[in-house]
Formats: sequence, structure tokens, C-alpha cells
Amino acid sequence: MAANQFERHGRARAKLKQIFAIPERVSVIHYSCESFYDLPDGRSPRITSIAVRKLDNAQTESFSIHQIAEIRGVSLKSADIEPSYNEYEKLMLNEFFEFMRNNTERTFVHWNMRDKNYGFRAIEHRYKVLGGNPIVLPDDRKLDLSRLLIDLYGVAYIGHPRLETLLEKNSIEALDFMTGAQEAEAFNQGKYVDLHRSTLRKVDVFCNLAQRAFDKTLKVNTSWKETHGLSLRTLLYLAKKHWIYTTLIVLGGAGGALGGIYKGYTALMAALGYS
DNA sequence: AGGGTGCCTAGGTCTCCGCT
DNA sequence: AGCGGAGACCTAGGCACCCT
Repeated sequence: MAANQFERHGRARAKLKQIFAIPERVSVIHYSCESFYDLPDGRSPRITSIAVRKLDNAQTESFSIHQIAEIRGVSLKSADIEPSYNEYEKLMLNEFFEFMRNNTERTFVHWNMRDKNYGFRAIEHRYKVLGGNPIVLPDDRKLDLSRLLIDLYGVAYIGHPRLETLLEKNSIEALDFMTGAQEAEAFNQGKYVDLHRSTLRKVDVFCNLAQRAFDKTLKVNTSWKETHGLSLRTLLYLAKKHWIYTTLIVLGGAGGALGGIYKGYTALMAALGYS
């Protein structure tokens, strides 16, 4: 409903202001994993790399399989990593959850990391499977940028797939960026370094999009009116809901009427030769 | 492709208003 | 007062989206 868009836009704008008021306490997070479709045995998807970028100074922490292997002096060929994948993955998640324990005050901006299939819960679950004890991030410390942009600009703000189309619309050249399907394929081919680069690029892109949304320079398909949910229907809805809007609408109407009368009066005076 | 999420729409219910 | 029609509102189900 249009009125809902009006309210959603307001809430989203407030949320955006809130995070940019304390950028030193906000990070953007993203991760890559193997495809969650090609797991016939129901096993949880393996995680390849996680990137966390601070909103204020762009400093980025990253955790990845190939870095763990490198530190242990293992070659970065997938054939050499694969036999010990679970062990390296657990070491990587140890580091990640240690980082999370040391940064409990931060809010994490993410892109669709919502459920046990893909998201914080999926990472926590995977760590448990590997014998770890994850720290659980409270939901009020998570901000889904994908949903925020929908609330901010309306559901039709960009075509699908949203992320790729949004980059194109805003002429953002994302070097090393891979689509989800490409990342799944890269995992199968053991291209862990490429996956890591793509993850790093994505947190960069998400920061960029959040900044443009905050600066009101993000290009979208919806008009200003659609973005703000403004229509006659919205005005009527608001008039019903809040007395202040009723007053404004009445005053606006009265102002319009007075303007019309004045215009008519001056036209009449001009016609009669008075100026 | 799996599954959670949210949007959209159709259909049912409720409320209001006008007519008899 | 009672009835009927129109519009508003609510809800459930279907469907599209979205992540890798």
C-alpha cells in the first residue's frame, strides 16, 4: 500500500541516518560458500571466506580457507587443501568468531544473510557442525541492506537480479565480482582465492551502495513520488491516522483556495483596467 | 536447485450510507 | 428500522525472489 511505502521510506531513512551517525561501530559483512543446492546428502554448505569491512575507514578483516592453508605452508592448489578442508574451515571460523567476540558492540550490514540456509545462522550452524561454539549475534545488530533499499525506494526500485542491475544502473565497475552461480562454480573448481577476491569486492560494493543511498545519489528506477509513497491515497490514509496531517491538508487546501481567489481577483482587476 | 520471506491478489467479511 | 449496494479492510494462498 502507498501509505506503507511512505512509512517504510521514513523508517529506512532513519535507520540509514542512525548507522552513518556512528560509522565506527558499523561493519559490512559478506561471505562465500559452496552451492547450497548441490548437496544431496543434506550437509550444510562449506564456507570459503568471510569479509568484514568497517564503514568509517574501510579497514577490512577477512577470513579465508586459502590464507589458513598458506600460513600452514600448504600449497594453494585445491587438491592439497581439499583433504583437510574441514580442519582449515574450523580454524578459519575460530578466528572469525574470536573477532566477533571482540566486536560485540558493532552493527553488521549485510545483503540477504537472513536464514539457516545462507546467513549468520548458516555460519553459526556450520561452526557447530565442526565442533565449535559460536557467538550468536543478536538480530538487532543486523541490518539487511537489500531490504533497506526496498523500503527506501519501493519494491520496483530496480530490476532483477537486483544487485547486478543496481551496479549497472550506477555505473559501478566491480572488478573480481562474481554472481552467486559463478561463485558456486568457482568453489567446485577450487578457486578459493578468486572467491575471496569476490567476497572482498562485494563488501566494498555494499559500502558504496549504502553511502550513495545515504547521500541520496543512488540511481534507481522509481520516481521521487514512488520512492516516498506519495499519492492521494497516502494523504487520505495519513489524514485518517494523524491529526497533524489533517491540519496540514486542510491548511494546504485553504492556501490553494486563497491563491485561486487572489489570482481571480487580480485577473478581474486587470480586465477592468486597474493595475 | 532448497527453503525462508515477503509481495500480490482474489475472495470473504465488515462497515457505512442511502433508499424505501 | 431494515435492506441492499459500494467501498474498505482483512486474510490466506500462490508465486516470485534471493542467497551460493
